[in-house]
Amino acid sequence: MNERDPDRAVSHTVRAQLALRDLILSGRLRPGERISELGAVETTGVSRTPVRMALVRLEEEGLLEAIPSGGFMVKAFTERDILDSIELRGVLEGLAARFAAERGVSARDLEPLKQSLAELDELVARDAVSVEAFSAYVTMNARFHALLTELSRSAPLIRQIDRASALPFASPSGFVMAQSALPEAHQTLIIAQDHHRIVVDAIENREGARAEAVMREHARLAARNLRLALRNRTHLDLLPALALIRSPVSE
Amino acid sequence: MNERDPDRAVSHTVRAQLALRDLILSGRLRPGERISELGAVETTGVSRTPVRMALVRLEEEGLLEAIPSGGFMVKAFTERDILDSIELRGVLEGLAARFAAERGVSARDLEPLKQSLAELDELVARDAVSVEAFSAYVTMNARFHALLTELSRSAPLIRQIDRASALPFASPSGFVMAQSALPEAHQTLIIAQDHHRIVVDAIENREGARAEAVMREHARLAARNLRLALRNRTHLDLLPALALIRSPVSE
DNA sequence: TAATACCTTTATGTATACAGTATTGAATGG
DNA sequence: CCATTCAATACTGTATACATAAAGGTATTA
Repeated sequence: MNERDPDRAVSHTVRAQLALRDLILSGRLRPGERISELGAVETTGVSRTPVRMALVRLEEEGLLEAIPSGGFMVKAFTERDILDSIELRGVLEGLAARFAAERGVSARDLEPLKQSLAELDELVARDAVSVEAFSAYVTMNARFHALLTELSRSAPLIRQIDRASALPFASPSGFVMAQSALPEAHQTLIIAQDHHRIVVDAIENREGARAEAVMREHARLAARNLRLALRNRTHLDLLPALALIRSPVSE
Repeated sequence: MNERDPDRAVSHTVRAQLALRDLILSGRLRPGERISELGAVETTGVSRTPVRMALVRLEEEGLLEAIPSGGFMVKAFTERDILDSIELRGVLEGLAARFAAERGVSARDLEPLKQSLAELDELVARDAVSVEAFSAYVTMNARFHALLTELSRSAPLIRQIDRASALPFASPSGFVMAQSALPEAHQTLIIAQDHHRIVVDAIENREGARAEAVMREHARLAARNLRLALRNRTHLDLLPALALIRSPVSE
């Protein structure tokens, strides 16, 4: 029987994909663990066909790995993988910033980014170090990065960045969570916010190289802080994606 | 009935994916054209289930686009999309080259790349401008780029580059085809070969920035030549991926 | 003649049945 | 007690059947 429930307009396939992704990212499915189709059918409530589609999509997303003999397992990542993903993301966003700067952005199109910057400024100025404040910053920060990516007006690049962000630790949210996982979290946010300000200024003044460089530095800051956080075992609960690391923390 | 044919060890899904991809890249399926599942079942000879899996994978690959009302169509690209994809590829390969240089490559690991370089040198020295010679160069060139990517020893980056290469015009073969699609093709190959030589040297001497810069320049060369080839309408038959461009050639 | 409504047909999303293979467990032999 | 082999079970890959929605064509009316 097909979907008649008016509550949910999304397809069974999408529902299954969302449910399974949440299961993986929340850590309830451990890295290396095999995902049974039948089990997924039980947890998601849909039949095997949409479950299979969801599994294929999650594999392409990078969260699952195909087992040669058949089926899929939760992909495991090393610490190196995660740091590389962050740097990769920085390179891609650097290109997006450069494209935006080189190709020119109208004042009208730049407005949303500036407003996002202002809202982030306000959050940082509040000097709140609560988990809720960080959570708000994470959301706003992700929006800033998304807006910046859009300004590149390059469909292939936007697509690639979206794909690179499938791994949560490589997303802007991951950046901030890593940053917040430090006693000096607030100082880090101030520096990150400075990067944001510089990239907006560079885009406005059509300084492509500067825009690209600062986005790369932005990612390096996040990578460095994540490394420190992993070493110091501080606030790791803020980084749910850490569930994906193969061995608990060590290299 | 399951696959019993000993001739083919690949699954029905993979067979369907290969067949459909070939159909798209060869231009027999035009951009924007809707792909009927039933039609795909007839052309591929497998049932709807593996056809559907193949369609999902091709969508993730970037060759297909989901239709809101259901089903898939062949994705169409603008000339700008293609040029951006080439630059994007250059940025990614630049990062790979930098990783290889910064992290160090043993003489033993560098050997295959050097040999590939030598083989390419030989082909260029022959000064043959036949289609067969170009075809051989394309194959060797793709191998060189694949080896270079591997030397980064970064699983996330390698994965991303593989994904970015799904679009044939963004692949190393596409680079060379764009280069060869010019009257001055041989001169272009000489320059490209110089880039190859420099990147190997930079990796060997651990000059990360230099390695990255030359790979970016390498992609810019390809992009510039493709633009010229499109303007001059020269040797476009050497670029099969052009079938993916939305309007015949113009921007 | 054109527009609209209804019906027919087709195609997609979903569910399930079937075939074959891999994996696991137990039992037997060394 | 451990290893090896065989059998049973479970799971994946594939095929097909079913339900619903969309699209196209035809007929009827203005």
